[in-house]
Amino acid sequence: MPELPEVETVVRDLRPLLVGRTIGAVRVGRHKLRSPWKPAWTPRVAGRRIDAIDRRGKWILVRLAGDATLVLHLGMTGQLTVHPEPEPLADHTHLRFPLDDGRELRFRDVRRFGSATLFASPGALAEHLNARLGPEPFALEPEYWFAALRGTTRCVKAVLLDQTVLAGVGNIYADESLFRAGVHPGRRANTMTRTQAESLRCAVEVVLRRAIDGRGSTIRDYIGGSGLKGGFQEEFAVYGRTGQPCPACRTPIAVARHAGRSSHHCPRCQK
DNA sequence: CTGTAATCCTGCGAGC
DNA sequence: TGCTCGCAGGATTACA
Repeated sequence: MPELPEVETVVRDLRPLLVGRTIGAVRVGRHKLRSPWKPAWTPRVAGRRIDAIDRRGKWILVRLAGDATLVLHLGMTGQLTVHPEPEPLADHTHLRFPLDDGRELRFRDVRRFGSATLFASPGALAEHLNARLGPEPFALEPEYWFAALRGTTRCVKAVLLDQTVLAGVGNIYADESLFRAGVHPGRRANTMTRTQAESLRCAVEVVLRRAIDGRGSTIRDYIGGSGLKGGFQEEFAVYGRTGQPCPACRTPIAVARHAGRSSHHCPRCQK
């Protein structure tokens, strides 16, 4: 599922297809996503031009003419793609936004952990995002990051996954970043040295950049906004590689449980 | 404050 | 082949 690199890929794919187009209507499927589409939102979307498509953390922001923003989250299995309007609907398509060029934006989500919400004003949108998201990984201040780690006894993996500390990292890229930095996922955050904190901050940046270059990772369901799968799964060092040799020392990759998630790591390289 | 578990869902692979 | 079990990119809530 979509973490920052996958969401960034979707946004980059959709931007040229959607910006400048006008949404003609909203078609809602029988099953609700995480929360139901409110009928009151439809007139605020239908007839509106799309001014911009942005990403914040794992959230997709479709900025509409006027003050409203359509906010989408892909959850675990969400797909957001553009199709010719007559094209048959795939199973689990829950929302459709026909456009003025004969195509249609479709939100498909097998597990329905995704969400689609409308925020009527920039203030309401900011309130929602600010309550949930810390800084973007590419704008992470070293001092802020070090202080965030030193200020808690939680394990480092839990801090990486905490969207209010750092926005956009999920289970795959947390594990890959920790391996790259040589830090064990169960390491207590408040025992990290300044050097290790900086090493981890850089590792997160490098891993995310490379994953974006690879158009994200497809484990099973993920596809970009143009329908293409990702390629970064071919470059995983540890994620999903339990029992296979560590790329650095050949020790079998182990899996442990941290913050309720599987943590793939090398027991020899990561301290 | 932490950690853990359950919740929302469907699908798939492993094991019997 | 067919069944059950556990697990999966996430976020939120309840509870110890």
